[in-house]
Amino acid sequence: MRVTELANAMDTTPDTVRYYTRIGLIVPIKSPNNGYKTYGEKVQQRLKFILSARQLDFSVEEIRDILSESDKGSTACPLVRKIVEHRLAETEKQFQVTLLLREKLKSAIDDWQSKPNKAPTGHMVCHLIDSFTTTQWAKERRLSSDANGENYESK
Amino acid sequence: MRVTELANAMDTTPDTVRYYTRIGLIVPIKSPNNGYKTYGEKVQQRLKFILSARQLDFSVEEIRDILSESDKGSTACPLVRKIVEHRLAETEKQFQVTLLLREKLKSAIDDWQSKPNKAPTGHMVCHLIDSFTTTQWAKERRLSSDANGENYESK
DNA sequence: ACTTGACCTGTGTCTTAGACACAGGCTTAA
DNA sequence: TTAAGCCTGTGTCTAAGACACAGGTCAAGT
Repeated sequence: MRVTELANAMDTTPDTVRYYTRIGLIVPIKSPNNGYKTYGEKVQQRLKFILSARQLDFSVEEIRDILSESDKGSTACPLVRKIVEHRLAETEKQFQVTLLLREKLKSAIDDWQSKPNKAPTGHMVCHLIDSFTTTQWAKERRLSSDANGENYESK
Repeated sequence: MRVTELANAMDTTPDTVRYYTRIGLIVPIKSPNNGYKTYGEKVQQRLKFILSARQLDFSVEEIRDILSESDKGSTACPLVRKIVEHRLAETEKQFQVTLLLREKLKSAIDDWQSKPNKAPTGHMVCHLIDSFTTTQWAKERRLSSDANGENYESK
């Protein structure tokens, strides 16, 4: 299997396969006549795992840790569990951030239904944002300080 | 005002101020004796706008467009409105993605309550993920193809 | 055998929005 | 004047690939 072939088979892009190869997550053998990279069956299984883990938003570095654990012959499952839980916490955080941002944007649009497109008065770029920030900042500070009560230190 | 002073006044970091300076969003004058960058009152207003727009997740490039429009003397408001709406759409998309990811992670954890930490059987790295992906992929495909019914082409 | 065109390959560079490192300059108290 | 301690500008680094590009390869046609 060559790069594009493998990529198609696993429903990803050649660039992704090349990237994982470049950073050493998967190791091909070089065809001696063309110098092309050739991937075997075991690499395909490995790539499948990598892509699945990426679906769960594991970082490539986390995946590298898991694989090296597995390559040593020991179960990677405890590590995987730990990472999944960490991922879930991160996702929750991200979820809150996105939620807050959505509120901000919606409220901005709502506020602006009434206001016209005034010309800039010299010291402000666009009153739509200028007014938004002054009224909104305080509110947002309150919300965000309520939200992030905890700190996840993963080191 | 020098870098750190301005950063503190606007509740941001010196690195951020340096960055905006580096890419030309804000333009200081060089103190002729030390060569230090010095920022005036108007720059402070400008920086306030930039930080506000960043709060709304405007990209730096979008902000650059807005500012250059404003610098030409015309209202940036229509542009701002357009970007806000685009941002909101992007945020909705991101929201759905995060939601889906959260479901995936939670269901992974739930599924694993029963299963043990088996040793790898050679062709799989961790059955926790291996089993998850095979059962989960189809479900997720259905969900995501339901979700992203539209394509936002902003170019 | 040769050539054409299409596809494929490896490598290098680019992306975001700053964070971090670092050698040196400035300032101020002694 | 000197020492300590900020401060400065510049250069490099980040994640996860996407993109560009010069050249190689392959199958079909001549």
